[in-house]
Amino acid sequence: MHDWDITFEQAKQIQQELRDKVREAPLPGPVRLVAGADASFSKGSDDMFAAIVVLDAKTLEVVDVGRAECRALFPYVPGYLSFREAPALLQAWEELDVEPDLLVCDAQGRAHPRKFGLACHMGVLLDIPTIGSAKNLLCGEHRDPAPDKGSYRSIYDREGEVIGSVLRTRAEVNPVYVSVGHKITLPAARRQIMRFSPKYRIPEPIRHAHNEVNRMRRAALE
DNA sequence: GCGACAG
DNA sequence: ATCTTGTCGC
Repeated sequence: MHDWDITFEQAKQIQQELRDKVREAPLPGPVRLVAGADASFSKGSDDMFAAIVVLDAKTLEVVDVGRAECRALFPYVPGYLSFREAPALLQAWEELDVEPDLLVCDAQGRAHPRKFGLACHMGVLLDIPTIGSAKNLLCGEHRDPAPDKGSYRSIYDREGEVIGSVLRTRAEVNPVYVSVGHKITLPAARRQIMRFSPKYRIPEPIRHAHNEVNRMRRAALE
């Protein structure tokens, strides 16, 4: 595990070194427990609230929650989100009593300038399957998917390589940007995201994690 | 130099 | 990401 109190240049080097460890391969086994990760901050503060919420993949009921609160050591800079949020997310992961089969991150995976978004970073460090499911695009180009639930289009980088999918998790609403984090294929990632988005645009694991971190932050205001 | 830019 | 009330619509 590398340090987190680093410089901008060191962060870039770490991404370039770890990117080759990312494995885009079939899931090692069935997903029975799926986790969602998210972090929250107050307006001008670096006090960070992070949580990992674990759901039963079949019933989508919460079975465990890992929490962490600490000070972000890195600023938010597009392309370097993991250096701001991963420390707290990893700490929250350590608080879990169960072992999730998959982790869905509210960020990019391979759909990143250096093919190493937060989802990849978490996957490689924890050595588990991860998926990046973001609400906005960081980089790449794509055509808009049909308005139907489940429709999708590929996201391409400058070289024409597919780096992710724009997926319509709900009809008539904005899509989400899905990409491989680690130890999963893009088609499987899309399938899992659809499976965990039965009603809302945002996948259940992330939705729960988002609600949790906001509860934590509001409670901390006392 | 200009525009883009996860959370 | 966060700041913020009501409001339009299924």
